[in-house]
Amino acid sequence: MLSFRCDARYAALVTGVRARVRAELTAEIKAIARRQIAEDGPANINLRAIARELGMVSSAIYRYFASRDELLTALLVDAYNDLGEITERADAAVAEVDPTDVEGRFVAVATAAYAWARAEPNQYLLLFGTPVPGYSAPTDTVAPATRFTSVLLRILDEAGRLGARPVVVPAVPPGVPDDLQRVRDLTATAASDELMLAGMQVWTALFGAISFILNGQFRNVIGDVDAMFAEFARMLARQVFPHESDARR
Amino acid sequence: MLSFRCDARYAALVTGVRARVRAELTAEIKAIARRQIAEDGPANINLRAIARELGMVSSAIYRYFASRDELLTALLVDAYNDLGEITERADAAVAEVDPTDVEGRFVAVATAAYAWARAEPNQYLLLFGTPVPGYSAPTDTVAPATRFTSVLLRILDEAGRLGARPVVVPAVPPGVPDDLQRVRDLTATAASDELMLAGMQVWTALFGAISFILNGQFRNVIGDVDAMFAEFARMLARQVFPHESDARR
DNA sequence: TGTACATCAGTGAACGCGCGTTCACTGATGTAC
DNA sequence: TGTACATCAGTGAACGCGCGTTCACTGATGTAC
Repeated sequence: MLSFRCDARYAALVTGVRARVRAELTAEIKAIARRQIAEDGPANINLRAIARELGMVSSAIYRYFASRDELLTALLVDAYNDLGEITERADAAVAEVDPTDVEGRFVAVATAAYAWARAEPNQYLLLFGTPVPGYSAPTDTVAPATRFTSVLLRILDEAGRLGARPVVVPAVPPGVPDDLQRVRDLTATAASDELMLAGMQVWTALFGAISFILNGQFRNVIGDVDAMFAEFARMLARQVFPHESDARR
Repeated sequence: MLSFRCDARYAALVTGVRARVRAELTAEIKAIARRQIAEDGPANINLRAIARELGMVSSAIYRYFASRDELLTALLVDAYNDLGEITERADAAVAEVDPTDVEGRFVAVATAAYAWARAEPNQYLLLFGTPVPGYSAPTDTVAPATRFTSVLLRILDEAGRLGARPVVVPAVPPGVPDDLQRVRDLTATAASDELMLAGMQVWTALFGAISFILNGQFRNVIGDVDAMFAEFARMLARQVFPHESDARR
């Protein structure tokens, strides 16, 4: 199965054979679990089937993951990190050229998130689909989950610095400002309440669109959903980060 | 269990005892199934548990539903009809007073949909959550599914008649106009391409917000999610149906 | 009004299936001196 | 460089569990004459 230099001592010097085989098998288990999620949903990960596919006995899986839930957690963390990394990169690519191009940065991030969701619908639905009944994510997942949101918040932060105001200015409900302040403190950003609330609205809109498309709500209605999404992303960007010429309310 | 006049012949004259008991038990089965969905997700409807709870033997359920999938379908149809009816009524209540108050109508419909989703998260997620793996909805569900969408399309139709244009005017991608024309033909409405595309964007935004709130994505972030949603609904309405004073792009 | 027959709800046993997890074990791989 | 011991991966059997669905049946409810 593995084909590195077959001198155990030599390999051990590099990383340790066991460690390498272990890492590889762990990755393989996760890969099969991901495929299962794609086929039957996150609630139906099947440890015995994974073992079968790897040609091992079912109990052997427990050398790698202490339980089904622990495997699920590992998949969640991976997915959050993948999405985080991909969107961080998309943002950085635009920001490198012009950090003040907040519309461009938002569209780049939205497009990257969409592309990832289309390529890995199983991963996306693991994060943003209906939660798995009886499973509650441990705190290990909090940090990776924050990565993606931080990308958006940094764009909002920059927009605030540029004095942007959303096209439809939200009337911030009482109580909410305290919540927003907490978010600002945690993420070291400084966008206005109006901008943040509009940002959150657009954030939910973005994922609403992706989820609807992934769940097939547009089947038999819209043919080219990719083109539709691209236009949605542009509209959303304009709603929070209007051009100079736009009136506000 | 039932307590009507115990003269079978008399009851038969009213509706037929059997028919009435049957209707009642069918409803009870569905009610228990709905509760199961709320607890364990739509994939985990458990016929044996339903039978147990009703004090019957598991096979007796098959007198009422030919299979698990048929029960699921019945629940889907019910949920679509509930949402359809509730939003139709919300729209009618405003339209009765002033049919041209498209913003008011939209907000009323959005609020009604949200209230329903909060009261019956299980029903909502059955319709808009991750689809049940291995289950594909039969054509019986298409008609009830259309009711809610029709409500929105009628509002868009009225807005078109009033000459409304969305704040951020979408650039309709090639190919999409044909799709939109098909929708117009099917629903006997006449809104412009721009208005319909903006309407669809807002539609996905609406459900994105509801789903995020229901799935707890705002837990530990926003305290008063109801207030937040109310403001989101107002913003969305303004985005498609801007006031006279708003600039367009 | 009474009788004969048809319909239907619910029973109980069974089929075939597969799951997550535990446990005592064997044998190979790595480590310390 | 070689030996003794510790660590670890994988085995195989078992536990306890519950599911959806089928089928031949009993007995009660409804119907036609």
